[in-house]
Amino acid sequence: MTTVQREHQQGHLRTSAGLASELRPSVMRLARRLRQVRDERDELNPNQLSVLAVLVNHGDLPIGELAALEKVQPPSMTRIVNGLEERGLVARQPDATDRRSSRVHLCDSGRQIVLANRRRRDQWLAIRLAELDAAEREVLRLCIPILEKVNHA
Amino acid sequence: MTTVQREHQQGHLRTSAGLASELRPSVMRLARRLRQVRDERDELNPNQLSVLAVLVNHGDLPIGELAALEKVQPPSMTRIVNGLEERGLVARQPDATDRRSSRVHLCDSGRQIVLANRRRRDQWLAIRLAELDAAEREVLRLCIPILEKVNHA
DNA sequence: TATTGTTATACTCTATAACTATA
DNA sequence: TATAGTTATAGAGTATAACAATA
Repeated sequence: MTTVQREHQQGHLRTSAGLASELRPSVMRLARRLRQVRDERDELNPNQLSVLAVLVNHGDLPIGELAALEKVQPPSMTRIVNGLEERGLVARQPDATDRRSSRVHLCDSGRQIVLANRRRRDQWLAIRLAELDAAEREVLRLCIPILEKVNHA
Repeated sequence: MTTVQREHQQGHLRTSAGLASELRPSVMRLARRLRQVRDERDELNPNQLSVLAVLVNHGDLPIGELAALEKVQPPSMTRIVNGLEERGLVARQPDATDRRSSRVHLCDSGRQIVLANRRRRDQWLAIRLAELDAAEREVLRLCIPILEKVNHA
């Protein structure tokens, strides 16, 4: 690497470091406030809601994969899924090829809870975005694909 | 409100709603990944780390106010603070004017843990920002004050 | 009498270990 | 013999209730 290239690289990193330390708290604070927006009537704990969201995003999954994705042990996931099943939000479906296993199927009532919470958060955010001017919203619109690029890096 | 004004308003809301539903997942996903970046050596649970961060942001506070900010009951905060005090990360300081109360003082070792975690997250993000081009970083730079406006709305 | 914080106790949630059923 | 999942049990962590000290 040449001196010019190294200085260019260092300049990049310096710029990125400064940007990161300003962007991080703004993003985390907004996410924290969005996370607080949820329906308190559905008496589900954060783990149960998170499992429902995973099923919406990934489709039906066996207990073991759910446990791995949620970073809990299988016995804990058994308990979480039991709670969701008792409420009729998911249903265990026997695996056709392996009778030890069963897939956790997301029922429509479970899906509706996730979608309703997302709508609630979107509405909360939309109200605040409506207070901005068009140019500010345009900047936010531009940053979405960039954030996605960062997310998938 | 005139028909034109109503349509203008609805147009605004429609625009903001669409933007919100795209921006929300991007922001929440990035925040989730940032939250996962932490030092596993410090054997503190999320609540303990959160209390340290509150003390960094708000300064020393009495147990009751900490409990209210963290949305836990006072006995739970007593327990959390006991754990932090045993590790020398905070210290109870008697209140000069009210001898029932004491302020939870953030020790330097406690502050360093919070700052170290922030540095870690900033570095993680900076590496990903460095992979963007200058124009993309400029967009993100522009969006910071807008996000702050949303956060303070 | 009201308030701040702690102690006592019960409940919830999670993990580890042991077990069942199937591969 | 190995694997998916459940049951049994113990360990954190939180909440409610009762209490102590002070205002």
